[in-house]
Amino acid sequence: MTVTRFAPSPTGYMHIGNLRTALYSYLIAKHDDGNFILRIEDTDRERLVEGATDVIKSTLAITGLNYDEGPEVGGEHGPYVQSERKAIYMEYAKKLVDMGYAYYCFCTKERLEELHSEDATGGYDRHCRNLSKEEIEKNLASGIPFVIRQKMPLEGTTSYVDSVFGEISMNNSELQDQILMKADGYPTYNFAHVIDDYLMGVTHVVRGSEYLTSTPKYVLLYDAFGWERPNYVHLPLLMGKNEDGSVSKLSKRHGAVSFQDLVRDGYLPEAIINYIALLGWCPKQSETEFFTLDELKTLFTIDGVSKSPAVFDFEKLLWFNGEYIHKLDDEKFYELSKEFIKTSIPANINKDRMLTLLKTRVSKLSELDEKMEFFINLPEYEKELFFNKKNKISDLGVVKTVLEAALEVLSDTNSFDNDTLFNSLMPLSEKLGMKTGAIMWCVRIAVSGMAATPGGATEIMEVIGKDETLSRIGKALAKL
RNA sequence: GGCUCGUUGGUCAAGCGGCUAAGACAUCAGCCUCUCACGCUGAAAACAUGGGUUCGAUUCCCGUACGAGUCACCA
Repeated sequence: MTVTRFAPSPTGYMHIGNLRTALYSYLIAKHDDGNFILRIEDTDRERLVEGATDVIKSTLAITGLNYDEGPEVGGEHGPYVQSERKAIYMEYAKKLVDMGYAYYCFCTKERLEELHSEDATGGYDRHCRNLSKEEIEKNLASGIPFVIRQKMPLEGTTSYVDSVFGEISMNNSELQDQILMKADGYPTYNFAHVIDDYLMGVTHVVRGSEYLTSTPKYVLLYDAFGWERPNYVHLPLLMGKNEDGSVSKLSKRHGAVSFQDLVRDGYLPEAIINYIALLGWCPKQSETEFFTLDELKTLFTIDGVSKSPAVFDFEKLLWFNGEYIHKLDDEKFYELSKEFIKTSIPANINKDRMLTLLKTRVSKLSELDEKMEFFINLPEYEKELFFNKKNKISDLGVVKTVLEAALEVLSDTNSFDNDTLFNSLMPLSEKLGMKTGAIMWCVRIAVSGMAATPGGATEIMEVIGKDETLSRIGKALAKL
């Protein structure tokens, strides 16, 4: 059975690149009806962030990436939080020492700092690699702090086959004797994830390509234990565009790059998922780019994953988001809008009608407030706004005639719905010898105070109601 | 700097030895229209570079350039 895992460290927010890793990992498992595991990697005790795990869980819940095993939900391979598995790692580390694949190191941090500053490329000098048994016993007995390091082969090469990048081969001389167990008794990522992936039966290790070159070290660990190596699926990095046109790993300086940021900015989770699914992966053949999570499950295959890094394009995400919003049914849209509308809406406003007009004209929910403002407060505008080339309006006298006629008609109109309004204004066209478009243009400007509006004149009037309509036309007339 | 990986239009990308090199976003133009948006139609726009291999390279191999990642008691 295919088993994958998403193994974030609780840093307090869900980077969009992490979310994509989670997505792909989930899809690989679910494509095969496999298991998806959530594991929290909190071995760095100094960087723990309060409540960070909740952010991870809620993000997965909102996006529908439900895990079969993990903290709270349980499973047969628990616990799923690394800090709760502490004893396990030491046990395996000691086993490695006994087998000769790892060793105790008593070097002080100060000594290591010196090593690094003198020769940045040298790395650890393997000072403790060959300590005598007696010396080790002595140090241990006297309570000198220690770490456990992996004993890398000095010669030869180590290679593995990545499902995306193919064969990766490294000279063993390039591999550092990396630390497996830290002085505080916690394992490093380098060790913990290997042990856990094995113990949890993970068949596909899915992660960002920054691990491509350190994987030989992990592979060596599997080999040392005599465990079968998992499939490695390294994903191309997500990049952000810098102001000078260059690109670099997507980070905060590129804008809102956490899932929460995007949601707060009015992006829909479905749109985000849909967009990032396509960043670095492409379906075999498809006429559309729109996919639900369920569709992705059946479509997703590893051979569709790209090798080259992908630039995160906010423009396209925005487009996707707009498409998702436009397709929302009205009820759902009203519901979602609530959180984003900060302005209080006066009683005269037909809120539902207004939101319906807005629905197809926003690309993200956070645009709502600004776009609805003119319904509530008539903006300041110059009378020149009435001029319009296409409708041949260059004479304010004409505008005045139109508005006076409109005012008269509208005063007698009692049902302020779109159709009625349109039908009562229509006859003015013939009466004044003008095109409908020209009549509507004048009314629309008067009633909105804006050159471009969501909805036409009659739709706007329907939203703001009779009193406000008459008042706005009155104000326009006063301007002329 | 060493090592590893990558390179098709501005961006995401299809292509897996022979094609007028798809499609999407963005851009521009036109249509539709009660302005805008939506929608529709169309346009412009790409195989980093030099060598091979081959009857034939975007596709395979090597070099170069450029870009990225990695070299922690962080993950």
